[in-house]
Amino acid sequence: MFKAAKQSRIFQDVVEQIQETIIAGKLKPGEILPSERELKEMLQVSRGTLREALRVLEQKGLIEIKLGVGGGAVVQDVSYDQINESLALLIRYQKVSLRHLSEFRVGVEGRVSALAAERATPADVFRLKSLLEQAHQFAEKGSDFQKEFVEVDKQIHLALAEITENPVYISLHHTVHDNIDHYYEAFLVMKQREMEENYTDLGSIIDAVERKDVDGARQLAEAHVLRFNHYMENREK
Amino acid sequence: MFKAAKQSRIFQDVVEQIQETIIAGKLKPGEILPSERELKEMLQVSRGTLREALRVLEQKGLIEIKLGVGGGAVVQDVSYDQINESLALLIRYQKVSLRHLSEFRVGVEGRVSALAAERATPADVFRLKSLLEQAHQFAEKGSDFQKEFVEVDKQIHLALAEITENPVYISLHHTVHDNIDHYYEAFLVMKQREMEENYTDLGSIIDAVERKDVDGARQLAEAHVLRFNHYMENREK
DNA sequence: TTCAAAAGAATGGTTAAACCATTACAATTT
DNA sequence: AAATTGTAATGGTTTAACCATTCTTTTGAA
Repeated sequence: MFKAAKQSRIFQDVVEQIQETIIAGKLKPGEILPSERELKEMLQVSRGTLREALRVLEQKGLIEIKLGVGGGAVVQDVSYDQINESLALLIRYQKVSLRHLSEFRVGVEGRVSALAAERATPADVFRLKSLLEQAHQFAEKGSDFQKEFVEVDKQIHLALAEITENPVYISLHHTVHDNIDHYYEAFLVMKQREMEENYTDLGSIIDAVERKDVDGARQLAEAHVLRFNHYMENREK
Repeated sequence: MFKAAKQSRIFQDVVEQIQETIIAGKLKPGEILPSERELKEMLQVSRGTLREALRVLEQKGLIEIKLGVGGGAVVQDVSYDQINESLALLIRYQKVSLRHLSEFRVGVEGRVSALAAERATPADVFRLKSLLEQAHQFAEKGSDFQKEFVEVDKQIHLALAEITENPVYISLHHTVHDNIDHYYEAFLVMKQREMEENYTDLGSIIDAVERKDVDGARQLAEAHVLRFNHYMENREK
């Protein structure tokens, strides 16, 4: 009927108090918590216990601890960093492979492009086209500029995610790429022809977005990411 | 040219040593680490420093600490729990709203159903149909059984995710629902007619999966989740 | 003989005081 | 004015002791 009233873990209570204060907005990003010696007095706990609580909050990404005079626990803005780290752990545990993540990316990019086609304003299309022009230039310069080309490719996908105005997709873009780029850098090799193929892909997607062709944007984006994945798989052999 | 040699944080070194040991598989889920007093000798650190390291590992979800004789740090299997917690934090920070999450779910369920249509074996279809039959029975019994109906609905979506054999989708199913069900329980009210509509939806999706109608499965699943979302939005007013 | 209660032991949880290492800032010297 | 040095505040670490929880063993009464 009832569950244990208290795990007799004082530091958890401290974690919750500080976390709630931060989430309630009483402590804003950039602000500094009182020093450990002050906090332990305020909370009536020992310094060791307080430090365990701060360690947990740091791990959650809610604070960052700086050394020296004027240092202390600085409140952080929430970000996707923690989700990234958790996902990276899953990958390192080999519960998730590159193939799984790439396949997931196909679906996400397809959906993002479809939503972008629904919602893009003329200003959004303009921004996409100027990124596309950059991609064009790197593609023309050949495989010495592969790194730059891939970077612009990434920015275009991020721009599409931003057009959806859904933070889930924006965070996810960062999360997926933080965990997938490592492989790209190690294994991906594109010749000029492949870069130009990709440039054409991107142009078609952006065209579809401009025409508000929801279904076309989705299919083109899926095919584009699939092609990217195939480059990778061929290089892994 | 060089980066700081050491962040002078001994506990981080301890965290890494233990984490690597776990990830390398030298410590398997269920096994218990040596006691704090033994570990501090092995690692040549103080107990306080060791405890800060254990706190971090606990927060990462790699260990769980049990009290009393025979207690200690039990190695955990990795799970989506940490990702869930990070996402829940983003939601509490109001960086992500229910609307954002629901919209994301539309895309995910669509893609999952499409992949399931590609990959479902006859055994998979059989399992889906038996879950569907359960849904049918709860739908017939009326709104007293809404909770049970929603539960079966959830199991069907999970089954579809499992058919993809992609752990990203399986984890994501749990992550999304852990963060969305709370709203369902608070705001979702379905009359018998709405339950039957949903039952019909689910039947159509499973039909499409059986026919390997990839595009149909996607569209039906998207529409199904959208309808679910609309029930919610209407109740929030 | 059985079994419940009590004692014992091992473990994590907490406290306290002291010292070290890093850093920002002020004071001093060049 | 610039460079150096000193100072103080902050987090990082150590140590030793005690408390609280939980499993195991022993004890003692029915």
